[in-house]
Amino acid sequence: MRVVTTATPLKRPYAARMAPADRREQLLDTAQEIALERGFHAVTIDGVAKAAGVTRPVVYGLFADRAELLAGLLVRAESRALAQLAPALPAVPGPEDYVDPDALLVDGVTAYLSAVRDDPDTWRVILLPPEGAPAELADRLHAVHRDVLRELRVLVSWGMDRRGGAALDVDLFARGVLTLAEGAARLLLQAPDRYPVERFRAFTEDLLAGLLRS
Amino acid sequence: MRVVTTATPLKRPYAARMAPADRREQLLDTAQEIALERGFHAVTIDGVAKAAGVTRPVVYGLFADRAELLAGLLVRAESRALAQLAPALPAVPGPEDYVDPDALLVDGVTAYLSAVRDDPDTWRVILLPPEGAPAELADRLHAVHRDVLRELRVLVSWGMDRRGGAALDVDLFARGVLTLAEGAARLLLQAPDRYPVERFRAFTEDLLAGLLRS
DNA sequence: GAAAATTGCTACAGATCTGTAGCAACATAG
DNA sequence: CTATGTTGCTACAGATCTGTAGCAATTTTC
Repeated sequence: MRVVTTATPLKRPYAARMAPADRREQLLDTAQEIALERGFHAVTIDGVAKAAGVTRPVVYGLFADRAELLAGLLVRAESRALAQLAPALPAVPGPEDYVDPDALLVDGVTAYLSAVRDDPDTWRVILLPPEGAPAELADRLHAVHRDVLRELRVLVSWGMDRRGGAALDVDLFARGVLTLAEGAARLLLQAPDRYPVERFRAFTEDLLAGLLRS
Repeated sequence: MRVVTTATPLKRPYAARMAPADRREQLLDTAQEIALERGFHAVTIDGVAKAAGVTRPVVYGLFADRAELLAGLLVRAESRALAQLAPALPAVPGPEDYVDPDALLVDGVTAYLSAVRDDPDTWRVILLPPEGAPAELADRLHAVHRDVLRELRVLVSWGMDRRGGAALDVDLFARGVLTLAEGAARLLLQAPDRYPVERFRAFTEDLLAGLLRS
């Protein structure tokens, strides 16, 4: 059913030498490829070494163990994601700024989804379910999640005041927005043609237009 | 750092005999316990056998391999979930029935979340990220997801007609509802005290009350 | 073009898991 | 209380993975 992908030569032909920093990047690339193809749980030191055309001790020279390798993968993805998002996200308005909360939300969602569209693999690493990753890593992701939620609650709270109308459960609303944004991102990663950023933008606008402004 | 949990007796004391059907249930229970504690990927034939106080051949007598064991786990959870939901979900109204779409949505969400609250472990199996499960199983879950989505789209479409007002992207709306419901379920599983069913019900009502009825 | 430093390899020891074959203990019918 | 079927066990063979020690190939430096 399944064709063997790499017929490893019996005599390993002494892999090209590489500076540690470069080798590290290459190994992370390899690990990422495996993680995106077969999930985090399929990432092993042995597998990465083989796929990179190198022996295990080389990998152990750069990563103490599997956990450190996966941590490296995540840290890299996070920093790339942040670098992309930081300049794109709309600034949080001060209490005296006159900004339309609806427009702010639409812009935020659009910026987020555009980032996902522009660097899908990085975001796949972040949005992949973290099963198979050591508990410590899952915790790390949860921590980020909590931080984002905290900021989002502040923003939502500000927006509701500004918008007026009936008071909604701020925590649930913030979580809902985050959940929907992540869901949209996953959809976009799955089928970017059927679910382009613009479609989500239009939907968000329509939805907000339908919300009472009392 | 970590204490060994079970000091397996060196001479296995001949496990109590059991009819195949009972043994099967017991093994599924054991597998479920492991899956819920450490994730699907941690479920192995060997691990289940040990945890059940039995040897591997006993497990192989009932399940051909890991995939079949996990499939059994999922099938059981699905049928339990369905048995719970079927009598609780509000009936889909015919085209001529006069039902309030908002009330229908609120009732549906409440029924779903109540089911999750009443049998959390079953739903944990279903809502756990399926990494570590064989691809075939993930596909099975996807199929269910698609079926639910199809029904939901019909319902949403009916509700929008009935409700009138601006037309929204039906597919995205249906997916959004499903995503939010699953997110709510996960939250409820995580912290049922902080996130009781009633809280989600109230939130849904408030949110719908804020949607324009033009 | 040798000496020194760097980078990669082979080889071993051990853990955990998969499946299967053949034997041992138990339960029930007669 | 023995015969027969059922249920569970031990033991093997093999795969994949973890780490580490010590050696070999390749650059770089002088």
